[in-house]
Amino acid sequence: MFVNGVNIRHDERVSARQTAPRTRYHHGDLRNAMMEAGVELARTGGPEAVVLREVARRVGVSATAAYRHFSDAEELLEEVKHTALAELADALITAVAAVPADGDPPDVVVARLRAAANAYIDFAVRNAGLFLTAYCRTASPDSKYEGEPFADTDAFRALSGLLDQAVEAGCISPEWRAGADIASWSMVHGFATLLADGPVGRHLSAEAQAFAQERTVELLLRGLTASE
Amino acid sequence: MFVNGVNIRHDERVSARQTAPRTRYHHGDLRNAMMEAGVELARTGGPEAVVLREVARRVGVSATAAYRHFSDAEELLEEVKHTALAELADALITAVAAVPADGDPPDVVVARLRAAANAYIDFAVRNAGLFLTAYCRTASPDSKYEGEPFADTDAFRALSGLLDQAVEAGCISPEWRAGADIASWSMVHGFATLLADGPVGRHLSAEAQAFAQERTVELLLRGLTASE
DNA sequence: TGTACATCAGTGAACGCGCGTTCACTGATGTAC
DNA sequence: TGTACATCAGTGAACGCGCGTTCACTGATGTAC
Repeated sequence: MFVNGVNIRHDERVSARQTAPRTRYHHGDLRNAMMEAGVELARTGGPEAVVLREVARRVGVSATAAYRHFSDAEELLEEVKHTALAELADALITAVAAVPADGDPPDVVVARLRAAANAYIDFAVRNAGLFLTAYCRTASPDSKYEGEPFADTDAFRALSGLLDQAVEAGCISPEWRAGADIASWSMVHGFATLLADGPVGRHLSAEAQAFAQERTVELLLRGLTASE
Repeated sequence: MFVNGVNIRHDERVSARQTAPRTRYHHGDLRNAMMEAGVELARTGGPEAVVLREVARRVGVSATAAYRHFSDAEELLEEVKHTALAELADALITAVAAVPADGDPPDVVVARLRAAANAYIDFAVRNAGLFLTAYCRTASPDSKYEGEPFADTDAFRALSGLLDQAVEAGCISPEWRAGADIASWSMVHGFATLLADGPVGRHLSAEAQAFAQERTVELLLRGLTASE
């Protein structure tokens, strides 16, 4: 099948879910279009599904066109990864914001932590590939994101803020605040990983997964708020 | 360079660290030799480094020879993955066994849990690629390991046993025993992942990593043994 | 307002790469007699 | 003990694959005059 002189196979057009076949020779927004296609590939297939040629095919453009907007395939993957991290952070922040703020401060902050933990895990389950992409190794030392410490990401900042609130509210003793961020992150990240791409997700029933999730989150909260 | 009619490039022979160039036409133990080479490739390079042709090169054999011992490349990777899981379990069990058994039962069992957690994390740091390989997706539905639930792996059984001991010793209340295994696993697995292949390992100093590790493990133990 | 032209954003053919896998083969081994 | 021969465990040339990337190119755009 030919559209505007561009050879597009039928099944690819269908899977592409592109809004409309391109009508102009110049795409107009090719960089964003490729980013979106890359993100969709990553969402289900993980980082190794973000293949420059496939992205171009989905957008209905020659593979070479990508080089007008990305220096190479690695840069495309890095941008997709960045988007994945941003989506994850969004999910987290939205979930926290949805928790009613009225009530005892300690109760509120614990509810917020619980919401954040569950949002993180839910995101990983619902967007397994994208979650993996968010943490994939890209290994280009001259990336514009290189050297950006994780502490500067929105998700980690949100978690840190929550833990600070917990200290203020008296839920966490101040001497346990240090390291509590990475420890909390580890717990939800580990469970999310085991679920999204690991043996737990492969071998446990949905109900068993839900129970394990609840127990994991509660264990974390118990550890954080343990009195003694 | 030719050895026994087999073309072997110099740098490959060096990197291969094979004990001695093969002298006989028949290798004698090719399957094991390929497994070992695969494991070494995985140890630093992760699952995608386990490449059939490279394994053959390292052993000093033609790529085709592999098909006398493995049905295909996937089977080789699966065997390597299985070995990786076994090594991880070994590290865990050895560390637990090294904990002195005399003393108050509750203290002993907590020390054992701490040792297991640290062994898991240490293994992941020291053998990052192998750790990733242990949990890589292999996705062959007709694998001989398919359907083997993680609950049957040595590492998980060791952890479960430890948690049972903890309940017996009164460290964990019985109603919190269910799910504590996956929750504990999640925590160490998450930290190990963030360290071995993630942002924590890439952006934190060694001292900061050690502190984070200690805090993570203690948070887990606090959660498990929380009184209320 | 019309036109020349520089610039920008695409094209598609082609390349080299390393991979997994197949094929027909051959050298080594061990067993039956 | 010696020999014929089936079987086993290797060889290496070759194939097709999809990938990232390069190259010389061309169509579209917009700006200067």
